[in-house]
Amino acid sequence: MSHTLGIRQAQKQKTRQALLDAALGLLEEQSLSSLGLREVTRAVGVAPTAFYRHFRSTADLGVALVEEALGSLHPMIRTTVSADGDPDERIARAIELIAGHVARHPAHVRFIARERHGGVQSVRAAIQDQLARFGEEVKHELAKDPLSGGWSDQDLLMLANLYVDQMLMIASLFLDTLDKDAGDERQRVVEDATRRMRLISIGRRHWLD
Amino acid sequence: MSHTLGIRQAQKQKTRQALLDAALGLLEEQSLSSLGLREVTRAVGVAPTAFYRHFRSTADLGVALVEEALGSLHPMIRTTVSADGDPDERIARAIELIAGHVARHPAHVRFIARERHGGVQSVRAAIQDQLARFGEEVKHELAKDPLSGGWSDQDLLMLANLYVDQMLMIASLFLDTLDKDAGDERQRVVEDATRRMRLISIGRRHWLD
DNA sequence: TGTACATCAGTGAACGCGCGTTCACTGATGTAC
DNA sequence: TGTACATCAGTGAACGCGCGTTCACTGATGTAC
Repeated sequence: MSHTLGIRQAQKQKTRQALLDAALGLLEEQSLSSLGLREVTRAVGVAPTAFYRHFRSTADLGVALVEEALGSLHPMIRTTVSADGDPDERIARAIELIAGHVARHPAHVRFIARERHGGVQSVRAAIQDQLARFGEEVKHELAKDPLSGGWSDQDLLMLANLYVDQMLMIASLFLDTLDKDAGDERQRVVEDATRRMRLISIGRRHWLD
Repeated sequence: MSHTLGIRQAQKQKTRQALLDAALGLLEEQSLSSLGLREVTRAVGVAPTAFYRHFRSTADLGVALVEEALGSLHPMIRTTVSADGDPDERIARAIELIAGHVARHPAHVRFIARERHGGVQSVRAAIQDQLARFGEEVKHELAKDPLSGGWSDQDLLMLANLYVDQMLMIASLFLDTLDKDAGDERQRVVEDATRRMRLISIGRRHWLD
């Protein structure tokens, strides 16, 4: 055995994660700018002052949540954009992937959708920053596709960001279909999302006509 | 002279509008879910209790702001979507219209972008509702276009909502170019927005291929 | 037009409450020898 | 392995403050005759 992190550090990380989890839960029904430090510690079961051992402020905690929420997306992106098969298959698979991610991490998706244009500057900046990285990543994947032959860098980046925005849009539509018992609405979202992606895909194929 | 509204009602409306204006100003730097009633009345210069003569709560005030912010958009929509000229001219004109609206009503645009996915349920619902109306309106305009021959109702609605979402997206990009002295970023936004609209326009033209 | 009464937008005092932040502390964990 | 000291995550009391809401009020505006 070499370096098992130590009991103290392990416990600290556990508390930190509990604070993040509790905050994420509370943020399903409010915005970060109204989230109270005492609310979060109360939900975890620690003293209010313990908060300061981990974060300077709730805004600081928010920035940490951005990393957590968007970090898990990077592996997914590759698969979403670069899957092979005919266009319609690719679209269907991408939408399934989005739906699955929303089902597994609804609170993360809600948090990003909410705070992307939210009232806390540092968190907004962190999200814009991560989304810009996503855009670059998607652009890099798109560039590999034969369909992208002859495309300028700016055009590729535009398409990449358009995809990123649409994914977020579609994800937030799926969010509203989670609590309801109705698979009806879910099906409508799938169909609408498919149409959107198809239109973009068509525009892409004829971009250089 | 017949029905000049009365001094009392006129004064009441004036105060109500002052509350709305003050709230909108305060919301540039925070979310509705953290906006305090006392903050608003303090900004206006009336007693906190005066608030209740006009709104039940800040959420209620938020719903009123939705009407104010999105009401002014209806006239603009017609022009944006149904303008004539070749596709590139139409796109350029639409983007100019959006940029102009953002420059004239930045706080309204910020409010809608922020609260669309924000933490106050009733306001979110009011915005979704208005945006759905917009979608229907745009769809109605699109239906008049010869390009829409052979399109299903669902396809038209998809395209309409895609346009609405893009307009909001583009509007919020313009927002960030207002305070800065840099027209550089502004120009990049115009170019990016133009590319997006062009891709959608191309997808639209080849939808039935 | 003038008078008497009704309405009601805005007031100001008072309330109980939860907030963020400070501070000195405790006691388990870590480290040096 | 055992001992002595250092570290530091979490505590709990205390603070001043602004919050939303209640209530009885005032006095200008509106209305009926």
